[in-house]
Amino acid sequence: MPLTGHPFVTKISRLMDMNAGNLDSLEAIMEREGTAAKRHDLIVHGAEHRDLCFVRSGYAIRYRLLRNGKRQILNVILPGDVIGFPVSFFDRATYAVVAVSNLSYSVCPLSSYVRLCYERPQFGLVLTWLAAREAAICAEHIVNLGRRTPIERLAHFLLEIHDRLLEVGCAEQTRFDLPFSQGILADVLGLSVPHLNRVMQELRAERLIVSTSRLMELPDIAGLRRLAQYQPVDLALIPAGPTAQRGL
Amino acid sequence: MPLTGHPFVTKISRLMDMNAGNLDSLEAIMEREGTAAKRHDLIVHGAEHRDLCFVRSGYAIRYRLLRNGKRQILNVILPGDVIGFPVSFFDRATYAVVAVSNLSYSVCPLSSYVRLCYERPQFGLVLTWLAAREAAICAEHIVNLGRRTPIERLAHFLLEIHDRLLEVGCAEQTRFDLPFSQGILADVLGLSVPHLNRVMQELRAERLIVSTSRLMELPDIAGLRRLAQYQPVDLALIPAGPTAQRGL
DNA sequence: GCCGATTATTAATCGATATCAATAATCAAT
DNA sequence: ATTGATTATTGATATCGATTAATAATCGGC
Repeated sequence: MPLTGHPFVTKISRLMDMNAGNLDSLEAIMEREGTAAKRHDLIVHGAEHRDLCFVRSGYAIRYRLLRNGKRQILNVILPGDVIGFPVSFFDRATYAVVAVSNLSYSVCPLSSYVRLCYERPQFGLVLTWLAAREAAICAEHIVNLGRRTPIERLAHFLLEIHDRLLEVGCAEQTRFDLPFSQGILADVLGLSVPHLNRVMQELRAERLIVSTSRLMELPDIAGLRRLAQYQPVDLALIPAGPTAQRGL
Repeated sequence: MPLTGHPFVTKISRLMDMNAGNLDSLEAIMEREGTAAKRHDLIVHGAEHRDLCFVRSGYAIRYRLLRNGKRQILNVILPGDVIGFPVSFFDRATYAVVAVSNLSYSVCPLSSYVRLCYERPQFGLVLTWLAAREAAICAEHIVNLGRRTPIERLAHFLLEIHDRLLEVGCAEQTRFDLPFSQGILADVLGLSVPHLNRVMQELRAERLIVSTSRLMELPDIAGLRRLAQYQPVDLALIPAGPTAQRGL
């Protein structure tokens, strides 16, 4: 299956020149296409995992279960994201991943990707750049959980999802598909479900969001950003390599 | 100044073969050595930053200030860490970094490091692996802030610091130098200073820590780990490159 | 060894948010 | 359409931890 139009390719095209050669070599290492139904476990905590799964469509969550039964969601996985980062870089998975909607993805073994990095170092750099992006998102979550009020947290998170979906062409300018239950949102934001519910109503009352079932609309993005102190992040470009790049 | 014994080299030696050639090429891109006094701003929020600073000795914190005056510390920077990850990969710094002790480091421009990655792709992979490690630590902080009780948070954080210091040979088996004031610990863990203080006393009362000024002793690491549900993470090895690596 | 500044400690109050519990609405599958 | 399961909403109560404030201890510089 060709990678043309794959949201992962859309994403990395901002960072490197995805010419025919690069696209072909990436396509060449893909082992298979996969799908998973909603609620399917993609990565089990403690299991070994050595694949990179590039999400074509659908949503998933990375999470951790604590012994007292609480769950903390570390991040949500959207189209264009890589299931298996950073899990596949560890001996055993330090958390779990489960699909929250039907999902389709392309798979390659980490070792194949690494081989590609030796041949075409740009792919290694792209991964580093994406990891930096990931780290920045993670950092925002830390600020969210540590020091922002619940309403700011929710506002910030919605803006983040919106921007990430826009980046891969999966959202409109002021609305997007939000397939996360309040149970999921609560576990992302470190809140209880009843409280999250009340906070959502606050945002609705302030006319900062309009939501019907899975559709989330942001009629006043500027206002939301002000509330959340949200600042979009722009990745810098990868410095150019040797002028005459060894053609491979 | 030679990089032999540099904690960053210690750290990446677990991941790649730091033979003379690799060591030399890394040394070659270092632009200078630097030092910073306690309280010196290393990275200013919103400024441009394009250098990688490899910490030789000393401690720093990455943090974000909110408009209500609250501060959230995203991570602490220890010997062997890279100031400038992930900041240097963005147009403008999305947070600030300040030294909390006197600090010494080696500096190279990000562009030089990238050039090195084109020549020796292993360096790019190492950066990706370190980024994955960083992401895992970040994830733990998210779990900490979102779902762990204050006492578990503190226990978890102390164990993390201890392990990270051990990794670069900067801690003993059951004790280490902890140059972080309670104000800093509170802002790492999303707590108020008075509450953090009480939580520390709890840990002392439970005989899980013994602390005098800057020296932190962990007389019962197993107990601490049980309390915090701490699991050390092991990075997998980087898959080998082409068998005959182009000698450069 | 002294002094101002920083850091640690203690205590009292108050409010935000978890918890628990019950009900309503929605969804998905037969 | 019906039904069981999931998800959303509402309300009452209890508690954890922030806030504020005051004091004690420690540190760093001269």
